[in-house]
This record gives sequence, structure tokens and C-alpha cells, in this order.
Amino acid sequence: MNDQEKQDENALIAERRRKLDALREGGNAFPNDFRRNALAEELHQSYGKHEDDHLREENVRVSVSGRMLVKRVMGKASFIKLQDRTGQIQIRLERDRLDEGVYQSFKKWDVGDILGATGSLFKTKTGELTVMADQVRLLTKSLRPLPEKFHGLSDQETRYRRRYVDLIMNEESRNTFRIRSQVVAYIRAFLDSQDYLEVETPMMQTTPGGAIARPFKTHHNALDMELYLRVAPELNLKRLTVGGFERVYEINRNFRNEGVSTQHNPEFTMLELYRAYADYEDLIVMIEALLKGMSESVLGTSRVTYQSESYDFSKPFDRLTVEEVIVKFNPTIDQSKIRDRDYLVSVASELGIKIDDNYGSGKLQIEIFEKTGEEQLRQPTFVTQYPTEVSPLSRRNDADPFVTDRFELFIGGREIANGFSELNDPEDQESRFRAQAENRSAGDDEALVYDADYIRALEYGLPPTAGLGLGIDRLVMLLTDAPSIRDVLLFPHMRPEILD
RNA sequence: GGGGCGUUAGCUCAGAGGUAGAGCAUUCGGCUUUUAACCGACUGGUCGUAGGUUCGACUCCUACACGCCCCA
Repeated sequence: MNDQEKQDENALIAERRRKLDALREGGNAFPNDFRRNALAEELHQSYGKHEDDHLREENVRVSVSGRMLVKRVMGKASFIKLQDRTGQIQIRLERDRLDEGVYQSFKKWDVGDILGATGSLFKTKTGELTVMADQVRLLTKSLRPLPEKFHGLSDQETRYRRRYVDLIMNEESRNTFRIRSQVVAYIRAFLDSQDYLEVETPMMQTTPGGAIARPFKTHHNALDMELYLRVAPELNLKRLTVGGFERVYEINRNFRNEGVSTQHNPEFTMLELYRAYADYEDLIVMIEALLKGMSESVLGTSRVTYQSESYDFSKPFDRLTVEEVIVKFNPTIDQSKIRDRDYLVSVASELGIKIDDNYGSGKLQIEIFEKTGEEQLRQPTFVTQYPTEVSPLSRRNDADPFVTDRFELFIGGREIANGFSELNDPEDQESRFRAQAENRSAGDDEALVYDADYIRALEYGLPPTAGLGLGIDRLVMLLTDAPSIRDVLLFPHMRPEILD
């Protein structure tokens, strides 16, 4: 970078770049030989309760390092705070305790710089555990100024685009992503303890895979072929169940080519699991246990507060069928005609629902359900008996083939999970695929694509199986009280920023 | 896709048809137990971008970009 460019740059950055130049002249400006032996949180845990006298007597020697987030210079002595991965620890620097010239250099260092310090623990007169440094070094010069110390970084766009700055400045943000990590770890431990096998199946496939959703397309150059990013791993996981992995799961990304909103990101993380010799009722029980154990483990309570609503994960959730939800939230509906297509068309029209000619009564029911019921389902509720028409991979109910043995879990008006007893009759599956293919040729680009190999797999025999998909992002939103899915994604999808 | 709101200094925010404001940060000076440290002085701007209206636009109008919220 030449002098002209430095002049054009922001004055604050230019100033720091000059300081870096001076550091380079003084030797290695980016040393990597400092080793710490203590973390902030550890020190507070171990010594936070000790008296100052006691600490001085013990002469506890520690080396700490981290980013300097507070710098208060009072003439020949200063207080600073370093932030490491566990928290913050205060350091006191006195000119006369440091090697000749070090304190003078320190005065030029900036908030945001990364330092290492060695010294002995003591407590200030206000009782704050502090390291009295006899050595301090600048390990990494920070060229860009951090946000203001009091208000921090609050601009949403910048928080998403420069997550690194958000993470430096906002403890809630760090906490959100720690909880996210713990949620995933809890799920793995929970399933591993029940003898589930974790697998990874392709993200790039020649068909979009098992879900009703619009896919992303991409292109493989060497093979010169179109590929889809998967919308779900479902069909592959059931192939594995055919193969004898009777309990499998995958926690991984799905991609759906839909709008971006507070509830939707183009790529999102799902848990999908399949369990042979089980039905959807078994999964309902499992989810209740999973959510209860998870919230207790991660939050320390089974009562979850989300956007000032409270949900109790310690007791069994409510259950309603799709038709019951429709009746509950459409009190004037004629229950005797709830499967009558003409009647449902009139109800849907009155609700302003756009109706396609090929909608059957099942699809109409779901449209009415989504329009009038979904958002009202605040307390955790399993909605069951989804119409067969909209559940092309689910097993028909033995007593009522109009519906399937399927549920979705709603919390706070949002779908969190979707599960069902799997359709393992290859001939029924084949005809359901054909119905989907007809929808597709009628212009529905969300319809399932006929997958002949999946039928072939079913023909070898899929044991009676139950399967579940659980949206990790939405679950983490609930547990962290996050209003937007972007708050639980480290790098949410954003339109490109113009950087020159 | 439609509607509403927003975009002003590195950050957090005021302001307003007539020379662009504050706090923090930076820079300089002072200060050896601070806690948003303090005291003094200074510095910092293409007011998102491009057009238009006007004697004059950061302010009004139009389009666009990006973001947030709501709706489909």
C-alpha cells in the first residue's frame, strides 16, 4: 500500500497502519511464541472469592491473552481488559513494573489489539480480580477500530455481514451459537445412546430428493450434467434402512429455492432420522423426551420462553388432527362436509386461497389449515392425520386411507418437526410418485420427482419404519429467543455487499 | 412479487429548503486502583447511489441499491 492509498483510507485505519509499520521495523510484528496458561473464566472461578491479601501472599503467577476491549490509561498506570474465549480478565499495567520502554509502547496500542500478559493476581479496592502485569506483549495489531464500547454493534446488517465483529462485541450472540452447538451435541448423544448410526448422504443429486419443495440446480462440468442440491435426504436414508441400518440419522444442510424471511434461509439444517419397527406414535414420544432433556440440559429448565410466550417441555404436548384444527379455527364450518371437495373449494375461496384445478380435498384441507390454523398453534402441538394427497411418502392410516399416519409439531405457530410412519408398500409408493409426476407436468415445480431406484429399493423390502425431520435452526431460535432465523445462522444468506 | 420503514463521522444517534451536530473512538496534553474512568484541547462527513425540482437540496420528488418488518 503506497502513501497515497494510505491517505485515502479512513484516518483511523491509516493511523493504525502507521503503528503497524513501526512494529514491523521493530522486528516480528506478528509473533506466535506467546503461550498462556490461564483463561479468564477459570481465574474467576478459582480465585474470584479470594481476598486480596491472600492472593498477594500466594503470589499466583498467570499468563493470559486475548483481545483488549477496555483500555483506561491514568498516567503511569493503566487498567485494561482482555477477552478470551471464556470471558474477560482485567490487567493492571504500571510503568515501573515493566521493562524499560514497554509502558511507553503500550500507550500506543489500541482497543482491539490482541495482547499477552504475565503477572500475579490481586484484587482492586472494588474487589475485581486483576493481573498485575510484569510482562505484556502485543501479539496481533488490529487495524480496524471496534464499535463503541457502550452501545456496541447494534446495526443488524453489519452484525450479519461481519459476524466476527458481532461475536467480539455481543455476548448474546456468542451465547446463541454456543447453545446451537450444544443442541446439536445433545441430539447426537441422545441418538447415539439409542444405537442410531450417524451417516452422511449426498448433497448433490441427480434428482432433488424426497420433499415437496423447489430445488437449486447446479452443473457438473466434467460430467456435463445437471445436478440438484438436495431438498431432503429422506430417500437416501430410507435406502440405508432397506440396507439394514435400522436406526440412522443425519444432521446436515438442505437447500430450498424459496423466499428468504425471518423463518427461511435458502440452506438450513435438519435432523432426519429413521427407525425400523416403530411408528409415528413412537416418534411423538421420542420428540417429547428429546425436547425435555435438551432444554433441561442446555437451558437448565424445561420451561422455554420465546418472544414472551412460555412453553412447557416437561409434559406431553397437545394433539389435534388436521380436521380438528380446521374445525377449531373455523367454527362455522360444516363438519359433515369436511372432505367434500366442492364444499372445501367454496370455503377456501371465501378465505381468499388461490385454488388450482388439480387440488383434491386433501390439498384443500391443508390450504385451509395453513391459512387459518397454523399460526394459532402456540403451545407445543402435534397435528396428526395429514391427508394422503399431500403426504406422498407417508403410510396410509389403516382405518382411514384418506389420511396418513403422519404428524407435524407446531410451537409458537411454526412447524418444528414433521414425521410419519413410512410408506413401505412399493406399489402404493409407485402410484403416489405417478400422482406427483402428474402434478409436476401440470406445472407444480415443487412436486416430487419420480425416483425409480427408490421404488426398486422398496421392492427389496423396507421394514416397517418411522421417520422424522426436525428443523435445527427453528429449534435453536426457540431456545435462544431469537426472532429471526438469521440470528441463529453464523453467516445468514445476504445479497452481496458492495466493497471497493 | 406488493406495502411500510430505514440508510447522516469508525460506532451509537440527533437534526433540517439557507455554512453538518452530539457522545464514544482517534490525535495531543494531564493523571499510579479504573469500572461507559476523569479533566483540557483538537480532529474527523461525497448526509446510500443516480437523476429531477429549486436562486439554493443532506432536507422535497423519481428511480435504483442494500437492510429491517408485514403481506402473498
